[in-house]
Amino acid sequence: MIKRRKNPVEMIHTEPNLCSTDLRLHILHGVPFFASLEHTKIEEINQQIHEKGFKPGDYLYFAGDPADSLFIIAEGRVKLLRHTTAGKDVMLDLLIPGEFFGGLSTSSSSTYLETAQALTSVCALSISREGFRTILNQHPAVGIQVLDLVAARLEAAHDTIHQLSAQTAEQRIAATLLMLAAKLGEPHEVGLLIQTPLSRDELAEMTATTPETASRVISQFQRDGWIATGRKWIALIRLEELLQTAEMKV
Amino acid sequence: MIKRRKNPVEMIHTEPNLCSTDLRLHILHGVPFFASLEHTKIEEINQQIHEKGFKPGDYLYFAGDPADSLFIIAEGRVKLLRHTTAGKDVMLDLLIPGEFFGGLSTSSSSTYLETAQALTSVCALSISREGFRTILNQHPAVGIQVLDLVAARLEAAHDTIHQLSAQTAEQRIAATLLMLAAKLGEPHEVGLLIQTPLSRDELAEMTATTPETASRVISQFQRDGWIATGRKWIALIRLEELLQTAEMKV
DNA sequence: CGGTAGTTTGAACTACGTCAAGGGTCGTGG
DNA sequence: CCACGACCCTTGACGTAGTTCAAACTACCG
Repeated sequence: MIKRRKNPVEMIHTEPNLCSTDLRLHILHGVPFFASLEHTKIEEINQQIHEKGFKPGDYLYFAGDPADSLFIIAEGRVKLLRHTTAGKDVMLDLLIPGEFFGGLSTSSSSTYLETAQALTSVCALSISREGFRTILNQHPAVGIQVLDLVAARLEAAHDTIHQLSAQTAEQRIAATLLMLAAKLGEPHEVGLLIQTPLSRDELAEMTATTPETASRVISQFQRDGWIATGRKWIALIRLEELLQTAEMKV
Repeated sequence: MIKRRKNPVEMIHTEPNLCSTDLRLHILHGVPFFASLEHTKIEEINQQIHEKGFKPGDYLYFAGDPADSLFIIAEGRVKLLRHTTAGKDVMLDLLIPGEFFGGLSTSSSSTYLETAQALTSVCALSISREGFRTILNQHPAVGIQVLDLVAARLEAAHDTIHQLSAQTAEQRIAATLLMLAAKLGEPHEVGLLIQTPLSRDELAEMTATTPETASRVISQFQRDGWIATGRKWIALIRLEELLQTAEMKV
């Protein structure tokens, strides 16, 4: 059996007041939907933006809070989730720097429908709903970019629904690992490392199963030599086999 | 036991070439995201629109086809679905007049990711992706409307994921019936009638279960006097109890 | 080096899927 | 208008993937 190793996931250390103006501008330029704007315009937008740091496990907001801000991640990982009466959470998305979330539309609900929680130290930029609306009104190209991004997320959500409807826990877990690797994967001596802390519990929240079942499947994958894993980390080794397992339609 | 009745769902008879110019303009005015435009502008847009009729069971397009058009329903019901290798379909949405679907964004996949099938006779309006892009560029307000609608669908998809992850088949079916009634419900002597033909098979496709399980749950609801049902129709009687059943979160 | 949080594994249980047979409803054609 | 056939729905019996409960084990942190 493969010997377990120390956690290779790189820690993200974000001090409370890290986001320097330079970093903020850098992030804003990098954000897909502001990319089309001129530098001066972005500096103007920068004036409307607030920043805030969070520690791992901190909640950025809870479902039901008044949805007055749109967030953009500058650094760290954030998960979007819903709570269940039974206390079991459902993870809907895992976001990385450059991605946005929170109060997007004016017309829809005035409270957040999901909870946002930091998985690592996080630096988040935020802008008021109204401020964001103003930008959308002044820059149609930004609106189209945002539309495309939201449409892509809708497709991803439909993928998930499809998986939950038609696939086994093993298939969903394999598919989720591949998806995570595509988004967060970093080459590493132990394999293609999923660069975020991720417990069996959280993997279960993503795949609509229990921590026990996630553990059993992960253990089997490890026994097969398809992955390397440890406490809160997973690295993929045999992508081909995982794909084969997940496949029967993503 | 409640005696079963003849199908009270009103047939939609759409002749191949039904969409008169008047009806088209009427629909276009009614469509939420064109509502903000002036009449002359809508007539201009009307020039770019093609119409097509479909019979029940017809496919408007298949997943994998080149996604060159955006559709708007003028009349009828359309279901969006994905196919499974096992031949079991997964229904992702059920659309009514005024709703749009198809090739929405330019940046995302150039082929349709879902299949669209007519549940009834359907009259659909279509516009090319490029044509729609042009409208978006010229009318920022339209883009924002569309963004809000897509964001609302994303929320709905997240609701579904939540349900599939955390609820029993009975709860999901109760929730789905209530959702359908909110969208398609019409007061009727037999109860709040879900105004579309819907088989146990299709209900199963919507709730990630099998026709047999859907039938068992529906039969139980009927025995309890919560609904009235028959071949391809369902009417709700005791909303309160259904809500109670579904509840434990959406 | 001890404690906490995360992980693994086993054994019993259950909601649901599968397979199969029978019955009701509707449309069509005589 | 009736009768036949196709399609849809129902119900039962059985199998199983996955949950639940519980206990032991291990990585990591202070």
